[in-house]
Amino acid sequence: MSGMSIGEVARRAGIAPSAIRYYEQVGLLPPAARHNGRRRYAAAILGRLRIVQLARDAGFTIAETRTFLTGFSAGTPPVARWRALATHKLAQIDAQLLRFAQMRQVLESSFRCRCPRIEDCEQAMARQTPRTRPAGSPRC
Amino acid sequence: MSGMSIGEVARRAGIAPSAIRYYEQVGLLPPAARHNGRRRYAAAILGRLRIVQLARDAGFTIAETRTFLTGFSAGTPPVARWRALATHKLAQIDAQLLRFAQMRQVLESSFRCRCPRIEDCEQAMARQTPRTRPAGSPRC
DNA sequence: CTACGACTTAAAGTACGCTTTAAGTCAAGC
DNA sequence: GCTTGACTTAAAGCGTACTTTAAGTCGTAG
Repeated sequence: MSGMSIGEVARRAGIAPSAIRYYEQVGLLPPAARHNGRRRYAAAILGRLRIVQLARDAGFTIAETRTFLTGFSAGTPPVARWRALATHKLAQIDAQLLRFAQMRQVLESSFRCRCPRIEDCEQAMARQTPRTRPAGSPRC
Repeated sequence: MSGMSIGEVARRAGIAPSAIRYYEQVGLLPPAARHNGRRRYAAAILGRLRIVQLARDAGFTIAETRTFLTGFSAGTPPVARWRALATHKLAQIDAQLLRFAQMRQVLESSFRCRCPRIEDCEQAMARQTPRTRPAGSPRC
């Protein structure tokens, strides 16, 4: 019998079988062909699962990932809708990249400063609050 | 009466009063002083809330944020533990930055490619799977 | 024939981060 | 005195993304 079982796919992709069934249920994966009631997968499923996992790790919701994936199906009409989503997501990703970089700064500066409370630490707050600082007694 | 009510803090910080009570409940904020049973806050709460929100937006869990914040309280002994957490989190943040950048690439390349299914798209997968590609017929 | 392991389904359970609800308290304005 | 609005509490509810459970099916090994 050709194709992989759900267990084999799960092992190769490094995710739980239950997650694969869940993805099928919510439409992230097309309903798998059944042989004697059991799911059988072609190798292409692995690429699809990699995209699903990347999207998840990048903070996409299931609904967003579904739109993203079905936007690629060759006969889907509302490609414009998909493009809008992608554009929107790009902006979100850029915002998120910024926030992560900020938190990175906060963490790094926390290694250097001697402020008793982080909310007084100018170094940590510098990129966050571009207003005039109260000029207290920071020990950064 | 000095200090702000929970409603005022919420309005200024741009978060719901219920969230502030929740933060106090789970230890992200110290128990606020009560006047006639109502919480009263000094201006410092706003800085603390900014940190809490930044941490949340950067993907920190409540537990991590609590460790992060209490690690700053001057008198807490296990600064080493806190340093370990921060180092660990920095690595996580760098990994996350990478994933976001990857998803950004996938999205951007999706605007250009003509692949019917994204898992066949070399452009999209290039940074993900550094192995030899099957050399199909990509239209990127 | 039977036992085993891997699979199937639907439904319930879980963790996180809050929000909502219910029932009550308090100070101020009429 | 009474109403109003903002507050208090504990407890329940919610959305997301799965996992776990229960009860059953299937193919192979012994």
